[in-house]
Amino acid sequence: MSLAPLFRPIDVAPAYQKVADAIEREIVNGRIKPGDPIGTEHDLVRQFGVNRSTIREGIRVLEEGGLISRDSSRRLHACLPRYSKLTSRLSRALVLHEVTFRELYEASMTLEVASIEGAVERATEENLAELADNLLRSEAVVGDAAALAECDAEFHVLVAKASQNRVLQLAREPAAQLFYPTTEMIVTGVAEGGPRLVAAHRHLIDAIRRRDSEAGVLWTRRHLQDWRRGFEKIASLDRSVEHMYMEHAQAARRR
Amino acid sequence: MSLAPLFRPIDVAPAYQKVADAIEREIVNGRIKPGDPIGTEHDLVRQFGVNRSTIREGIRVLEEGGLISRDSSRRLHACLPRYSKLTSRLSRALVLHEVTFRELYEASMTLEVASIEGAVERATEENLAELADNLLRSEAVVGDAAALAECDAEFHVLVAKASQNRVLQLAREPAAQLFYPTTEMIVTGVAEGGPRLVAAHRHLIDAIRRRDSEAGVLWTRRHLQDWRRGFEKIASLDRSVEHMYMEHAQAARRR
DNA sequence: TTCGTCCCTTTGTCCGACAAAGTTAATGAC
DNA sequence: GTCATTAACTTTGTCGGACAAAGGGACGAA
Repeated sequence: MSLAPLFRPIDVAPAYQKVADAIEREIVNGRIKPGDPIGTEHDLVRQFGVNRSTIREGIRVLEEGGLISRDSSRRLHACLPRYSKLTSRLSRALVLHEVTFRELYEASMTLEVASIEGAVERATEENLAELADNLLRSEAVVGDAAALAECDAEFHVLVAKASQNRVLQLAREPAAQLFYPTTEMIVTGVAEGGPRLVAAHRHLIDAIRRRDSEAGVLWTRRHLQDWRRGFEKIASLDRSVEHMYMEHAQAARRR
Repeated sequence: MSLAPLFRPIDVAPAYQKVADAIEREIVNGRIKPGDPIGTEHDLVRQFGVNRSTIREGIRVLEEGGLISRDSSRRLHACLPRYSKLTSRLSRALVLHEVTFRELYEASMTLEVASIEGAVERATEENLAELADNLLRSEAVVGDAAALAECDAEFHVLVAKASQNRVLQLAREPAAQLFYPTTEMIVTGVAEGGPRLVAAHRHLIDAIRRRDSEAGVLWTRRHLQDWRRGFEKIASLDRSVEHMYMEHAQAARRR
């Protein structure tokens, strides 16, 4: 028979990890608020009683997690993790897991429909203004595939924002980051692509303004189906997301 | 007038960042495959021609991003980023952004319904076996709130897995990580909670087996509404997610 | 073969150092 | 007194070297 568990496993995390955990705890607990300065590396050396190299390794961990960052003068301060930074990690993971466009399409269909429903229900005047502004800019660049694709991506971010649901905003982001880069290829390849895209956006804004949920859902579906039809002219939906999208995401992250 | 752009901005990233980027590129490009060993720190010192401290900072960045990890003997190797590790970062972000339970509830409603629809359509026998096994274990611990809550969380992970859609699996995870810890409180507080939860799971498995999408969606809705009713007996849906959940997530991450 | 021992490698941590860039304070001009 | 300039100090990024602890491998003994 086995002995009764007298001892709990002891915590033997390396020092840099303990440093990172300690700072993380303070931030998550709210004792350090977003924007608050963390000390200099030398301060932390004194407080934790470990070497500066060790502190620096801990800092890298937190920095990568988006919990702290350095301002223009490279001083450390806590910050609210930006979704886009975190979700680019997830997009990368999806690429490495070789997910297919079919998976992206299906998930996006769900997430974008949910976004528009939320937006129809709760969009503010400010949200509508942002969307209208985006539409104007889209119409101006309807001939430029790259610029239009960027506008399209922003449009859907704005719709999600208008849903006032940050969980949804965050959940749709990894898929969107992989999904929308293809838009450029499609708009380039399909003659009617650009105008149809802008028309769909117009109908979506209209639906939000009229609080017409059915129309919103309908046009979101059509919009995505347009994407799908365009994509299938180029490649199979069952192809896995390619590494080229990763490069796109990398460039975006650095921006 | 301004001069024509003769020069592109030069890349002045710190060395540790360049090291991390270089290794990341190789992994994402597929030249280093998951499981492949990265060299020792000393190897990397030689290859990159920088100091070991610099290499180590770069390694911390990649490690935190889930792209590389150390095996039992602490040697470095590339790996497929685990969703759960990455999404715990997102959960943390949601806590810091002080999202409300209403947002979690609404998003989860969408995501779990999509999961069950996928599962009904595409679940394999193996998926069903896993779900059945989970149900058995749930029934065995129906009186133990903590154990039951854990089973519930696993159940929904398995449903998402059965949908065969990894994008969906990933998208639902951050919300689920914050959502399901409350299950324990609810099962404890509401007398009928445990049995109702297990009954819902039974109906869901049944719906998947019979490929009955409507029943699946119906019972998912009921299941979530049960959660909501239980939760509202304890607190307002508009309360922001508390820091206590963060601690829960931290403990889980360390496991 | 299996076990234990010795040696080498690797990691985690420490110390001290320095150049570059930023910050602060003091200085001088108006 | 205000503003610009310079000098002194601080902080970061990087480097070199060092050492203890733990792991892995080779070697020989039972």
